[in-house]
Amino acid sequence: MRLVTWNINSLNARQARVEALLGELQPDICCLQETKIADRSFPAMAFEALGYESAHHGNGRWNGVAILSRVGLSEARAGFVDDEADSIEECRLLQANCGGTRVMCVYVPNGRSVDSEHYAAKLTWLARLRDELGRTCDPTTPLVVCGDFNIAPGDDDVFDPAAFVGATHVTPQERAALGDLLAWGLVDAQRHVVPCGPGPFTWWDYRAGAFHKGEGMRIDLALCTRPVAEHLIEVRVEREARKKGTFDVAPSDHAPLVLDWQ
DNA sequence: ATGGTAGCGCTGCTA
Repeated sequence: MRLVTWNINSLNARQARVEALLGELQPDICCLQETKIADRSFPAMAFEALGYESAHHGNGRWNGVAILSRVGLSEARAGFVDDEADSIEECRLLQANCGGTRVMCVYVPNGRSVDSEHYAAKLTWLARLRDELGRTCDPTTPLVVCGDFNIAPGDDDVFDPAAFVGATHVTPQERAALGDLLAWGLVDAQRHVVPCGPGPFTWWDYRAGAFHKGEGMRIDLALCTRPVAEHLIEVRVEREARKKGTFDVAPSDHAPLVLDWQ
């Protein structure tokens, strides 16, 4: 089984890049974040033509998450199970059963700055995700929780820890919230295969040539239950997709994360 | 060749 997770920073802008990646990597499951498109405008037919069923949850302006699958897609659900519409409106969580694996596609709030209400909301959102796991999932069954977590798990997941002092993505509170997810019964797939950093990075700021200078972060993660982790063959970052290549449109600021398991 | 925000949507916000 091959799963790709990729924050594409607008599906409208990068449809051609997504289709090219599907053609090149032939993933069985593909999770997309920041589609920035409304459900009514989601190009389900284009993906169907490539052999993928799909589910999408987006409001057309910000955020937006999608799951594509060529190994079946059922029991799709948007938002948290205990939701009263608030997280539904944010369009940050979508899950579905794909080929015997429960797949959760997440776009964790950025948090902006540590003194911001958005940072507190980020921690609350992560706690709700932990509750969602406890209420609806079983750590002994195949599950992958993947997407843009906006958290660098360790200091070896940023190009220079000194550059992030006082910033979001690296605070003990965010890392503890991630640790609570792992403690429930999930494994960081990348670290399971490659125990130490640096990186590999999955995101580079558009500004100041960060990609060119290697100044990135590992914030796109795939967290797996043991039944998946035990069968992992390879986990890697498709760095080529972060380059301009022959496309007319710029690349996303994120690169895809690729998981292979038996 | 020698780079070096981008998308949304319309002015500034978000990342």
